[in-house]
Amino acid sequence: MAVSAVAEPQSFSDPVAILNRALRAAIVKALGEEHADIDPAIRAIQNPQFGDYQVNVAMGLAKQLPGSGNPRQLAAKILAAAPPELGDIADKLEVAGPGFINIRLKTEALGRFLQAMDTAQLGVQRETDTHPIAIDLCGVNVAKQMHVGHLRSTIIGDSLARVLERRGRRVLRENHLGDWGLPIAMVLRELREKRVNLDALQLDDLDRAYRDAQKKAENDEAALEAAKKTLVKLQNNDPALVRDWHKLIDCTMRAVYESFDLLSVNLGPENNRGESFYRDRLPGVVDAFVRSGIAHEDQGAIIVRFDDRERPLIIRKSDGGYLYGTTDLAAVRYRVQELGADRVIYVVDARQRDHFRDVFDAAHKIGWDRTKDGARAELIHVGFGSVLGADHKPLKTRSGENVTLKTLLVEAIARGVAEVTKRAEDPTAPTHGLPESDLQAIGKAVGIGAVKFADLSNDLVRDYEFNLDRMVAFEGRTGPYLQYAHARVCSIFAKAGIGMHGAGAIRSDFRIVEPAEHRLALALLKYGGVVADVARTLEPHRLCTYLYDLADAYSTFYQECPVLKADDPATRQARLRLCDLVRRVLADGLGLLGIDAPRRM
RNA sequence: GCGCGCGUAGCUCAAUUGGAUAGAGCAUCGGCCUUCGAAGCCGAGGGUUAAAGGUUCGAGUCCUUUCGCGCGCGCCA
Repeated sequence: MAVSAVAEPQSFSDPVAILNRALRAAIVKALGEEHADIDPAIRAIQNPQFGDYQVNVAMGLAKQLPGSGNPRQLAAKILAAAPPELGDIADKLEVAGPGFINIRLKTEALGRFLQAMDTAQLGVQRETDTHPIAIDLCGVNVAKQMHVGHLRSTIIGDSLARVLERRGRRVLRENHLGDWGLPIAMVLRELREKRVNLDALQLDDLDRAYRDAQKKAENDEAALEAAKKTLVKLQNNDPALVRDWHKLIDCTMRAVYESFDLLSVNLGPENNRGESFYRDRLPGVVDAFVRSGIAHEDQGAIIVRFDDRERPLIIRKSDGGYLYGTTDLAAVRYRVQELGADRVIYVVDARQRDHFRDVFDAAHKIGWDRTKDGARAELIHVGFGSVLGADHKPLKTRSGENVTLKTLLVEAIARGVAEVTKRAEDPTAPTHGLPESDLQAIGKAVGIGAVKFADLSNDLVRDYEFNLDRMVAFEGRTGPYLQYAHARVCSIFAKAGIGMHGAGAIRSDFRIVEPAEHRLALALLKYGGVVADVARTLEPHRLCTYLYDLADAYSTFYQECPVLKADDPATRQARLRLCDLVRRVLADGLGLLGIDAPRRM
């Protein structure tokens, strides 16, 4: 009872769901019960002159069913069998082209769909699965400060987490810190040798030590041996060394949390579960693999072989040490079998694709991709491309060093603040006269929004050029454009003297009349479907594309359809309600990207 | 050498996973501010989707080959 009360109105807010049901019924009636599983293949139409939605099923089906006639005849047959509810919502139904069924919705039906969507859920369906989803993100190395390489993992992972949470799933953000192993030992040894006071440790000291230690490890056998000895001491819990290790981590993580704050991501100390967490589980991993016969000794090392590739996965070195693959296997086991996750998502650089293939296949061989209650867990690598500089090579400073994340974010925020401040000087601007602290906060949202939207808005697998000038130009297809669209809606309500809560009290019916309103309504109704697509495909750029289309449709509407100055009070109320829905979808969608939507900018 | 990924307008990118005339932004050119915010709107030009073949009603998308770029390949993470 309670379930249907929640689920029913939501499903009625998505025209595709209703059309889908009607067309399935039509197919069964026209062709028989055995075709109940056929997907009618309903898609939004690109070219509005054809209508709003197209049904593509007839073309494929005509070939599979001998004697069903040509695709156009089959489409006509299906259409003739359509239940009356289809006629209730559509004012145009016709067969076109090679066998499309084109549908245009009645304006009253659009109003009813919008009415159904106008709840706190905004048409987003919630998943019922109660398993948590684990997302491996950020993955910062504690021996050095964050650079651009960590930007993508952090903001993509955070956005995916928000989308999945929005769909009703419990998400475990796992910051798999690089806090263990030889590199850490090398840096610790280097710091000790230089007698750096660890209580006053600065990031610059750390970066220098990291560089020096790496250089020595390459050239100096003795230094490498010393580092290995340091590692053994650390692994044996040498008290003084463990204390230093904690100081090192504190130093880096303080800066990491500052970057999280600048980035406005939902991450903090509670998300830390680094490599060191798994250190006591590594022998058990190797033991399990050897005992099950999946791994064997080879040239002194323990390896897992696969039938379809030369490359083995090494899980223990010939000197008895473990590798990151071992840690990753321990983490899979922990996340699936102890945390109970039925989806483990690794938001990690695409260059690690081969590595994750090996790890996932090994985990599957030994059965660690099954939760305790028997559910099959999906192990997914969401690989993303590199961040490149203007020369299309990995981004570096002029002196050839990695660009630090903080430098980059501070610069983006400064640009955002400068832009907001400049515009606030105009006496007619809604931001005119705002206190300095407000302008700072808005500028931060704009600058960070620009960086995030630029990162999230293209296909993840591609490398992309980090061009701050282009990102914060704030013209065209950018984060600030979306924020601006949102702020303009807010401005209408401010001018009307209606607060954000007052907007919810508008109970006038939706009235879709003008073409711009029609287009805007269709865009709004797609929201729930797009969020579902992103949850399934783990591709945030689909949401970016959608939000831009929505803002674009709104801008046209804004230009062509006066709201406060509408011809009659009924139109004014109906348009106000449409504006309210646009505002909430924009704010909600931007929120899923981790982008703030200020009321003024 | 083997494997993986990518190649779309001058530039940066989309294309609802095989659907109708391949779409946006930037840049260029032309219109629109005494009416709700011009970070905006409306319009124009710009394409052999790297190349060739194949699959079918239909291919940027799938298959084969070639070219170009990037990345990864037993004891780092």
